[in-house]
Amino acid sequence: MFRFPVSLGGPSDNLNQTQPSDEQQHRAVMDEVDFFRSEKRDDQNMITEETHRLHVKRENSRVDDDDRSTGINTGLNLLTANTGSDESMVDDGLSVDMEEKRTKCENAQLRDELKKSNEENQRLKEMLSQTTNNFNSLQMQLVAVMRQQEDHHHLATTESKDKANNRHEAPELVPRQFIDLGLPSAEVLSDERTTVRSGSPPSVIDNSSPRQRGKRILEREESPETESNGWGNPNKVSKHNASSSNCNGNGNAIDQSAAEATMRKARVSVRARSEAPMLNDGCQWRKYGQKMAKGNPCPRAYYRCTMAVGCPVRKQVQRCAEDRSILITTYEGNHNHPLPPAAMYMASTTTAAASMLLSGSTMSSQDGLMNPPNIFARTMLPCSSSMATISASAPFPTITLDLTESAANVNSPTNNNPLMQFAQRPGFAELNQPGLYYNQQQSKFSGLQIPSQSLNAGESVGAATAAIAANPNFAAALAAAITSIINGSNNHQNGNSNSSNNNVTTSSVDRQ
DNA sequence: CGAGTTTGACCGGCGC
DNA sequence: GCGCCGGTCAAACTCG
Repeated sequence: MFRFPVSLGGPSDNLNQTQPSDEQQHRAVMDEVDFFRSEKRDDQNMITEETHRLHVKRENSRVDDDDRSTGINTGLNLLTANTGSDESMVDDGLSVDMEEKRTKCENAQLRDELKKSNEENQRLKEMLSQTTNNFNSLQMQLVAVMRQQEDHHHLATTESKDKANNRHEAPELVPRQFIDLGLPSAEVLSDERTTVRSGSPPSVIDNSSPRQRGKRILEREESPETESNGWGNPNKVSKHNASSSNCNGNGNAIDQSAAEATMRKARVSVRARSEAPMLNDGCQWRKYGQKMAKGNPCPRAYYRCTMAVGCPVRKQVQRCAEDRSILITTYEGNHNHPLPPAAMYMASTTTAAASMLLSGSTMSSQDGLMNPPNIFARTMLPCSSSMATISASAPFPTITLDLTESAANVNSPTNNNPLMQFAQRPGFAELNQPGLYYNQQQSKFSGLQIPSQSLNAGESVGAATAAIAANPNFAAALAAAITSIINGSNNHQNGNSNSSNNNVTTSSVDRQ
């Protein structure tokens, strides 16, 4: 009987969703017109102002309704006036009927207010969702730019170093090559070519046989789907990018694919206690393989996202060998399609974590905590402190969000990050205190503190974006990050130039 | 019958 | 060069 407006298509959609009586309709039209006239005046205002204006509007509506009810009473006093209108016919009724009418009017008014509140909520959710999307895309671009500048810097430093040391520095080329493997981009290729030109031994430049490499490249390029298979060794990605760049020489495409490959390489591992075989993260997955991993009696399952054709996102699901109640889900890649709200939250979280990881991986160990990109990233990651582990030993840059520790603080006022609350949703089962560790350099960073509120699946996106937007550090961190890139990139690079070898701390060189 | 799962085979990287 | 291991493929199978 009572219908809540659920359309996302804007308030105008809701005009046809209810069929009120003539009186209600009249009142609804009055309110709608009044509301949107008010809205149009301040169309570009901030959300909070809109909300406030909505509140003010309600007060005005009540005043209007009171005036109207006064008018009805006035009509009562004009019983002698037989106008023949509908309203006068109503006014001819008994006082009891008038009370009923008034009650109906009030109900209708409340419904209108509720409806408009819901409309406003939907609009706000939509705006927040859009803001989230914009934020994520901006974040991706930011990471890509940062990596591009980092690679430019590597190119400059390695070229100068090669010229200075000529051919006596062959051993240093090995770590640099690993740097390149970890950071596939157009500049990486330039670096490789530069290295060859500088007279380095070919065996150092290309450890694997070119014939084999070319064969692998061809095999990977034959299938459009395998092109996006960044799950494997990072060498594949790098070499694949190398081949594609040599073939087409399209700089923009290279940058995009490089950034994409870079993002795809990063893994975000989520540890959570769950009896379910797989976490309910809102996405649709198709299992494409299962293997027995060494050192773990539990099989590892491989899934790929099936919400869109060609979506590169994959995940591994495996139970912890030590504690089989812990489910380890490892995500890789970014969705290339719209996500439902329930899935968007997890995707946003993993994307933010991956961005944090990637931006942090380009930094030296010394400034890892203080550099703006890391501040930016840690601010984006909606986790409290001591909740994520950046793995230095893993073959891929991996950040682990550990949701498995003691649940003592889950409901405490200080532990309100949306990821934890997401983890309390069905599928995440029992949940314990988060532990976010920045193990790589033994340094910790703090995350967001989110206003306490309970979440359900439908509110996850709104809560996450609200959490990000509401954080007072967010704007400052974002400004710092952007300012760092625009104005302070030299400083950042200079800081890294003193420890260029440290730039690989997070990624592949740690395998050595 | 189509979509999803299972499972053995295959491939490539890596260490010895 | 060989074997191990992780990741993927694809045919067979299951299920709704």
